[in-house]
Amino acid sequence: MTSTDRKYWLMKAEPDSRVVKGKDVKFSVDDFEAARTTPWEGVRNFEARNLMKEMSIGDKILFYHSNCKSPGIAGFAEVSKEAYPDYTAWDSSHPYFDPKTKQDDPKWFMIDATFLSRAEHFVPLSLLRHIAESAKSDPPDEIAYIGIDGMKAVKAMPLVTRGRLSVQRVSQECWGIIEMMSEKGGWEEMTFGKNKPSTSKRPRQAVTKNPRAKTNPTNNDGDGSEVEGKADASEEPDIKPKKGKKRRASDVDAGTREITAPHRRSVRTKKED
DNA sequence: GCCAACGTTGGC
DNA sequence: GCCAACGTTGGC
Repeated sequence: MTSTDRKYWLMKAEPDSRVVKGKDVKFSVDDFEAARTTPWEGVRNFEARNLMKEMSIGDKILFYHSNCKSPGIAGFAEVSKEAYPDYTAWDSSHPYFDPKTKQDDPKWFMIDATFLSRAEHFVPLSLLRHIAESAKSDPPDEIAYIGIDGMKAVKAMPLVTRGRLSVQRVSQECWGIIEMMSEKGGWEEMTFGKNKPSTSKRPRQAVTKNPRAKTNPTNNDGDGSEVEGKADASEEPDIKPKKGKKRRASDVDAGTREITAPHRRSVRTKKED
């Protein structure tokens, strides 16, 4: 692929432990760094899925920490395998099991993502929001380097305009800005948002003190075993995000279902090809 | 195929 | 833990 084709994305994961159907869906930048390559399973939102289908090998990914104390961009990754059926939808023991999905008609897809680097300076959502809010004026001195255009680009990010989408497009400009911010930092003394950002210059480590869910020891972070590995992309079902589908949100599990979440599950290095 | 009700996401 | 935003369901 040529660099003009390169696309940029943002993908969310939860860095804090949270147990769904007996499994921990935690996937922090630490986990990602250790795993190196991971199948991005569990996306159960049509729009997010469709975006994943557009991804090409080599596309760049902003790795985002979601649903945690300090949400924000924690690292960088790239697409290392293009969309193929998400086999976790067929695994009844899996948090993302979808009984409505048949093997011959996969509904959900995933890509493989390969870790590239941590953000040298964790880029907090609160900062991005702050930038978006003040995009009419000049950037604060601390981050003057992003320029007024940079502010506008941030303001246009789906992350800011519609928080809930777990896979998002990122403009090339935004990619550059976030990358630069990650390298340069500079906002440590600024106050913005209701929460102050961490004053640490290092990206936050995965926080595991969340008492509401303990780390599940059965999550195979180390064993590298693969699931059924049933991942060959058979055909292109070209599913469209029509709403007419009768898909119940509650037929997997009484109340614990999380499958529309961006959550990733445990580390699982999977290397096929 | 519209749209109100419902359920979930996810920041705070 | 609260609750606003918003995606999905499912009746009509």
